[in-house]
Amino acid sequence: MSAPPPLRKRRKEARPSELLAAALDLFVEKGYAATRLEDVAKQAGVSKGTLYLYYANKEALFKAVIQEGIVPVLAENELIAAQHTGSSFELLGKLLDNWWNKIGQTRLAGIPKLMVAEAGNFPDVAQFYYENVINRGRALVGTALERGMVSGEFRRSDVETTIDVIIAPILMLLIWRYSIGCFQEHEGDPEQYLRIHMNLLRQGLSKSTEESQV
Amino acid sequence: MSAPPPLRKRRKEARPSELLAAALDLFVEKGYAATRLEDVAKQAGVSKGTLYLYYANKEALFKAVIQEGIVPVLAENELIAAQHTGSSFELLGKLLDNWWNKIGQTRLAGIPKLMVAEAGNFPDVAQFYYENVINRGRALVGTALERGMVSGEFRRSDVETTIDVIIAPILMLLIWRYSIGCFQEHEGDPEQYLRIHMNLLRQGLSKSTEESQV
Amino acid sequence: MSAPPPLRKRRKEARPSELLAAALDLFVEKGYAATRLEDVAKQAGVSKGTLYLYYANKEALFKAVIQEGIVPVLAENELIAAQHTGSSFELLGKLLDNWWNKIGQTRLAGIPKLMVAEAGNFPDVAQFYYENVINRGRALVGTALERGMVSGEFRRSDVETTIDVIIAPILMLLIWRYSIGCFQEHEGDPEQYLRIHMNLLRQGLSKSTEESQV
Amino acid sequence: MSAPPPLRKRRKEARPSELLAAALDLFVEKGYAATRLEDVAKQAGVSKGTLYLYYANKEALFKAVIQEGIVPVLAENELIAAQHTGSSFELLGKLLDNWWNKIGQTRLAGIPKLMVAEAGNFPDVAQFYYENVINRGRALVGTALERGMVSGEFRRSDVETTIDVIIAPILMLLIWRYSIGCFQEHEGDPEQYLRIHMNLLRQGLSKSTEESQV
DNA sequence: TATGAATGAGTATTCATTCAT
DNA sequence: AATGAATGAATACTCATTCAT
Repeated sequence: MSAPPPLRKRRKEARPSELLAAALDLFVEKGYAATRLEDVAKQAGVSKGTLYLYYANKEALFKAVIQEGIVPVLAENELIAAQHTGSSFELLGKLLDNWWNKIGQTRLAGIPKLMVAEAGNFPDVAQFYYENVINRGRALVGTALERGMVSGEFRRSDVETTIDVIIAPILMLLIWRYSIGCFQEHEGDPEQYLRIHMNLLRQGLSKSTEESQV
Repeated sequence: MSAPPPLRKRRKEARPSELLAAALDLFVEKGYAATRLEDVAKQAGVSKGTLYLYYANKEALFKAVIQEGIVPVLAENELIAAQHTGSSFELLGKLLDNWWNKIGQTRLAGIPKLMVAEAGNFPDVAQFYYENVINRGRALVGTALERGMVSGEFRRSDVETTIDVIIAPILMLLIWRYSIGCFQEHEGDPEQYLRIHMNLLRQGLSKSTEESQV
Repeated sequence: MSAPPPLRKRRKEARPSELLAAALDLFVEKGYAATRLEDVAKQAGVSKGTLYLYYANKEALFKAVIQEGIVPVLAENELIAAQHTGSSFELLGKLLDNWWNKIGQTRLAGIPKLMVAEAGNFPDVAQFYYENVINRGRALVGTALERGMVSGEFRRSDVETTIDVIIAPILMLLIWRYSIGCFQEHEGDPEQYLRIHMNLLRQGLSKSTEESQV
Repeated sequence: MSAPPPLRKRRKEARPSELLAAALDLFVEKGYAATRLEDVAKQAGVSKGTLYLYYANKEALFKAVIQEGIVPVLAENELIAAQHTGSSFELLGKLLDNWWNKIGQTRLAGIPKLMVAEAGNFPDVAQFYYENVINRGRALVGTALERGMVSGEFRRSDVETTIDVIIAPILMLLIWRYSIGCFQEHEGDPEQYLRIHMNLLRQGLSKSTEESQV
């Protein structure tokens, strides 16, 4: 209904996210310490000084990159889980699909590698990330697992550890892509990777052929 | 019977590995760029200058850390695979056990995280690591998978991608431990983690309940 | 009429020459290796970092010192030579006068000593200096000599070598001043030195009393 | 008459001069600051530590290089001057010949360039050199000049300054050879250079065509 | 004597941060 | 708000010097 704001103002309001996008790219590519703020500014199309108008210092920029990168995907997924009717395995599939579309295919996919690389240098950010991303994600998977075990769809196993085993290939997909994956010869197909992961899980979690388990 | 070599010489021979151990620790903890060579030297119990007697510069030290960290585990595992009789799944288990004992429980366990974090800054080292470690590891798993598919023990699926899915939780175990894992509340039990991973695989890979697959 | 440029910009434009002047002074006084960039910066009234805004590194600064030190005196002298009418000896005198006023009495007088001291460490700069300064200076003297020999004003001798013999005391005057000359007791009078040199040449080059020559 | 001393001892006694020769070469080539003692030791065929058995530190080595480089040429030349009968110009020629044979053609020829380059950093060495080499050389030339002026062979001029003008091309010959001379195209012939210098002096100093002089 | 491993003070260089414009 | 010139703390690297062998 209203006319779009003048370009000048639009750009001003867009600055923070342009800076965050540039910073995320470079932090992921080079690591925190090896990223020069001058390069971040240049990639965002502003001068070095301007960056400091929006972020107090390099560390604040880093924290913002992580914190702003936590988009409402988790909330969406929590809603999906709450509203789900159907098998627990189908729920796992839905959650993965949404995650793949909203995170895995966007620039945010670089955050896990960044977080892995810098956790040791930013304990508080790691803590924050763990509590607000990892833990919520783990809870989602955990709920689906418990639901499936109760219903008899999944065989029983230690839930906390199984969560980690299930999540690992998903995280690894992204971490790989932004690190060693650049140097492997065979072109990986992420969607096939996720499909095979789910196939293994479908059969691996199911109760039908259960034997003595941990 | 013969007199021990003079102290000076004994130390000189021990220096490189002492320095590499210290460097590995710090590189893993802080990342390459944030690690000060003076700290590496201090941790190895020598002065800054001494470090330069053994490694030409920081980059050379980094490369040595990676290259020297490639121990004969892979050769051992290749021998294990060659001599194995029994099911293919048992072979996977043997390989994992040996890897866990010779790598997973030692200081070398930090290398994957380090390599993930620095691959972008050291493409040639990443290439080297990929060819000499990742690829040989992948080949071992691939051989076991193919053997199992041929014998009818495993159901068919794209081997290359399945290798990645199988390896991911194993790599992730180490990467996790040296990064975000430090900040999670629940104490992880790596041996249980590996056991559950193998349980998922046993059932997930087996042909018995096969359905339509990729 | 127009407002003066803002202070920042004025200073920025003046920086390079201020830095070059300071660098020349210190390089001449202490030599290249013994000159600390921090001292250069301090003498120019800026900080260490500022120096690097204008020159990429110490070697680039050194090269700039030499290359910027090649003032248009040579061009002036080439013009003087081209327009000269009168005896060849008078031409030599004019050239020397101009050189003395434009080089010998300025800070640039330190360059020959610097170049002598550092030629071995900077072959490409020495080559540059040889081609752009020495050679053009030699050509000027050579032209005057040949003109004089043709006209019968000077006796014949090997021109190339005679050039060197004529130039040597002139270069030495400056080299001396910035090196051992500081430590001699008797106060040298450079103008008298040049006068005596010219007197020797007037009589020494002239044909009148020629004997058997080389 | 006596047998030569055993090789071992001969080498030990030769050490200091081998070290001085190596040091002189490198100091002349690279300058004092840029010369590494390790390279001096290597060129002399000993270890770094051994150098310190003979010279307390780098500065002491430098001073020894200069002081030991002052060979008895001056004493010889003083004797030549004292015993000379014949024209004053002939005396100048004899002195130059002896200097050329005993200094100009040996490794010691590098000392003037070295002294020029480092005078500013070693005032006391420069002072020493000035007093023990330059001044004695100047006195020799000065005596010959005064003798010639008194006898009427030379025209009158300020002796101190004329000494400098006469000596300059001789010093410059050596300085040139070890600096920019390496980069000039035309091959210089030092003996022709000295001959032309003497020819200029013979005619330039002589009284026959005297005019009004300074 | 002779060695060369070890040391650490010293310097070139980088880059996060400030601030006058 | 935006700029980019200026700063100086931080760190890689060198090399004179020491000293255990």
